[in-house]
Amino acid sequence: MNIEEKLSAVVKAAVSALYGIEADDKSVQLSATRKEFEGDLTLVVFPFLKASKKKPEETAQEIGDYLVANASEVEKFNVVKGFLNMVIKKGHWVSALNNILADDNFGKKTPTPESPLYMVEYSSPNTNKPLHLGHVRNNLLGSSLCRILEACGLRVVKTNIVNDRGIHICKSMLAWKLFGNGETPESSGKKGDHLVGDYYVKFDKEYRAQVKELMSQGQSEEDAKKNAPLMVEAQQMLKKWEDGDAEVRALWEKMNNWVYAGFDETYKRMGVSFDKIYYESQTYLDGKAKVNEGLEKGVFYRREDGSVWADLTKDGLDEKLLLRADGTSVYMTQDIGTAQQRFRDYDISRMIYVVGNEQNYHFQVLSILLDRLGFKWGKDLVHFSYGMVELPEGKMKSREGTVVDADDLMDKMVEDAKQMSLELGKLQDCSEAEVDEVARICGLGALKYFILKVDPRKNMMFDPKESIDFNGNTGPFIQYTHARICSVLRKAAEMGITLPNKLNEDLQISDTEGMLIQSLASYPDVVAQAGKEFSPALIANYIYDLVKQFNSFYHDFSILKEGNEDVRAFRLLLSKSVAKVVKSGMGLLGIEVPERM
RNA sequence: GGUCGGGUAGCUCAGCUGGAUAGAGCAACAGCCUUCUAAGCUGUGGGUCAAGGGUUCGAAUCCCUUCCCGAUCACCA
Repeated sequence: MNIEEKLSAVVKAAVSALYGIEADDKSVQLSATRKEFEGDLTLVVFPFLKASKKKPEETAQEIGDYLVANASEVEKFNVVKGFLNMVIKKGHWVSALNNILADDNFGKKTPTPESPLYMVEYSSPNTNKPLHLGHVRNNLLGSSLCRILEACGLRVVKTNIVNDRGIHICKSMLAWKLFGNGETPESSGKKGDHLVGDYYVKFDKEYRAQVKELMSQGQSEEDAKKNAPLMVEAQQMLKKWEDGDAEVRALWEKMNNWVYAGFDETYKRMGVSFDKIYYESQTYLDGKAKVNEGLEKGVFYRREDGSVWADLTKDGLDEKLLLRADGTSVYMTQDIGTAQQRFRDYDISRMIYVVGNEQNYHFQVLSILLDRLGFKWGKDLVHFSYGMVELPEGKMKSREGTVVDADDLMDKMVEDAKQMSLELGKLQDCSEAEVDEVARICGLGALKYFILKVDPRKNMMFDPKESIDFNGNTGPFIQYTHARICSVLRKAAEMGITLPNKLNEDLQISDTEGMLIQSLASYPDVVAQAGKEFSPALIANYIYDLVKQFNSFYHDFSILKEGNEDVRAFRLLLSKSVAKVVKSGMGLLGIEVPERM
């Protein structure tokens, strides 16, 4: 039980004894005291004024007296208006630090075989182009969310649905066939996903030229788009694919494999992975079957042209197409099939889709459709809807070449980190491999932190012209603090200082140190909150605050030069605990921390 | 037009289950390295929390109206 919970109980006892009311959790508002006032924890007494029928100051005074008499942790208190500021005994903070030191898994819970199973879908790329910054946000949020949920004691299956079929892939295939001259990743030295993406762009370029040409011959834009030879041929290719044409299937497999090899590299570098990957080429048939089943049961209806629809007007939505007139499936159909397979494969208690907020409507519809098809978990699916990454000129658009490529961005970040490191010259006695490793950790750390510190639900801005910072509220700032602590601990070891496992609670510590421990002690609550709200940003902002606080302490207090050995040992263990929490929290964000930089 | 988001310092973002004088970083300016890593620390300036109304002892936070921005309502995924 932490100090807030303990004191909360005593406050309830206090108002019960003093004013004869049973206070609920909501009315007991305890929070960290603002730094301009004396104290560690503050109780807001306004909610009790009705019962006390006394002035705020008087009420606070009475509750304060009760707390000092009945809560051993409370040393004294002061009252400012309706705020009761409690000073907690220093011994309590030392004891709290002892608890943190003793717990190797501090802040995290361990899932058991009985824990609920959460399946988290994220990444979900198309196989016609490389990953860009938008995918990066998705991947980082998804993988971090999985780590956080596990730290909250849940079992997690990380999954990915690869959209490996459809007209967009056929476009790349066709362009490669027509203009590729047999180019391969080996022959060109290009990463497979980039190579395939190049042909997707090539298709679009040639296609637009054809549309323009047809329009100059007098066709309407709509007709021209439909009749352009390239589009006609791509559609024929899609049809051949569905019919199982051997040649088309072979090309499809070849090019998809190029893409997968490229994705694997990018995923590995980002530090994301999956327990189970689904492919739409293997789920869309199940989806079609399920839709046809729904059609027979009268859940859906067929129009004159043969297409199949769901009527959602009773739910306040529109009508939704599920099968085209030619019987081919759409996105929604595939998602139904995928969902079915997943629940067949795993005993899922909750399904979470990490997908951008542009698809809010899609998931609203999916939830209803699954429910109507008789899947009892349909209603409870969670769409973890995150905001878009915007550029100064607006949304990223593949065709307009305004995308920020994931691989390029990571390269740039690592390069910048190396440059910075060389300029500062702190790693002069390291091998080149070590220098590169630090640059990798810091560069990726800067990128990941930059993205994860923002509230997932909000759109965020990225300006490619301005490089991501390494100072201030950034990943490297936090990593730097960790490296410094490691450095101090290394020096302590060199000096032959041995650290006790447990500190004497009579030790006199400063307010600064007490407050630092108070921050450390709140880490488990932050992790729980992040899991509840699906927000890695809460962890990022917490670590930043913690680190800022530590840096201030580090500046104002000596550690190794402290004359009193007990105090020196305390400060070393305090620093060590900060490093431990920083490493743990950054770990939940998928960010590594270096031991020197 | 319907639905759903969002608008906080010059810029990027916290704060939003109502609590004290709205916070950080970047940018600007001024200090701090013979002392544990200056990717750091300290300070200054910078705000009509989009606007108006309401609820409340108390509103950036909750409710209503208006304005602005975005997403979506595809036989794309």
